[in-house]
Amino acid sequence: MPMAKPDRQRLIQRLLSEQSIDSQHELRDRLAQVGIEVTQATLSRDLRAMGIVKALGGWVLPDGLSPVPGPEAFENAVRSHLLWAKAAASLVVIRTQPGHADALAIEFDRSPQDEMVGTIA
Amino acid sequence: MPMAKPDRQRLIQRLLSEQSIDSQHELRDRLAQVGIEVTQATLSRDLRAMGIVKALGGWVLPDGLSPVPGPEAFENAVRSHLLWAKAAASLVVIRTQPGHADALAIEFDRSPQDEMVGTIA
DNA sequence: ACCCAGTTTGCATAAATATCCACTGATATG
DNA sequence: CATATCAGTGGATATTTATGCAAACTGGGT
Repeated sequence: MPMAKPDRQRLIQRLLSEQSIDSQHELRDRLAQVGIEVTQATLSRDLRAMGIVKALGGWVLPDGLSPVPGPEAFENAVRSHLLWAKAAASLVVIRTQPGHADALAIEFDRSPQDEMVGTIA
Repeated sequence: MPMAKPDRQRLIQRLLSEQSIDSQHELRDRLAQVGIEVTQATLSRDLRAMGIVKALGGWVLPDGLSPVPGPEAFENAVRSHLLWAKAAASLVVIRTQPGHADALAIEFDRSPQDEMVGTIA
């Protein structure tokens, strides 16, 4: 059973972006449902390593260093974070749920869109 | 001693934006140094009420509802959060320390600059 | 195969944060 | 004045997250 950690962290990232999980214990349970069994201690370390942080009651990815994005991640991220968007001149202003802006910005940065130059926070 | 709470929360906001504080206990001590004595329980409630959240080892203001901005707040925010900025076409891309993007964006939103249309996260 | 160094993990526990409940003081209302 | 209500708080405690340490595993190198 070689190197389960990267897989686990990928999965953690997906789970967090898809559903609302509000404790490491709960995350542990969800992972167990998919056959991955680790302790809360390990999750604490994983989350720290991934730069993930608890906010408001959910979890967010604060920086751009998350491992293995996957191509569909962008779609998911937009669907789960975006509240509304509005075009103004050459800019598009986007509002998200509080604390989710970073997570979404990361996806934008990771998946450069057509004419997009960059993101501002 | 009427209504100490708003004052306390104002002060908390200032302290957090000025220095690195990494536990509610430490915050409690700092407040005590200035003569404001409350328990950790109260700080937990204050921080939640202000929408402040722990990240990486510091604390950030995730949404725009913080009380009593003050006009000089923008300057402070920029100085404490901004890493570098770069102009591209009609956009300005700004990088901050991880997790600090929201806090800075709030200040931008609160203090509309010259030709600025809005912020994207 | 053996040993070594480094990594990853779990267990136990510490540290940090959130919450339950009761109390206080302020304001309202009879 | 007497009492009711309510926001705000602290003390005690529950819940959640982090960590010290030792054991298990990994990939060399010999």
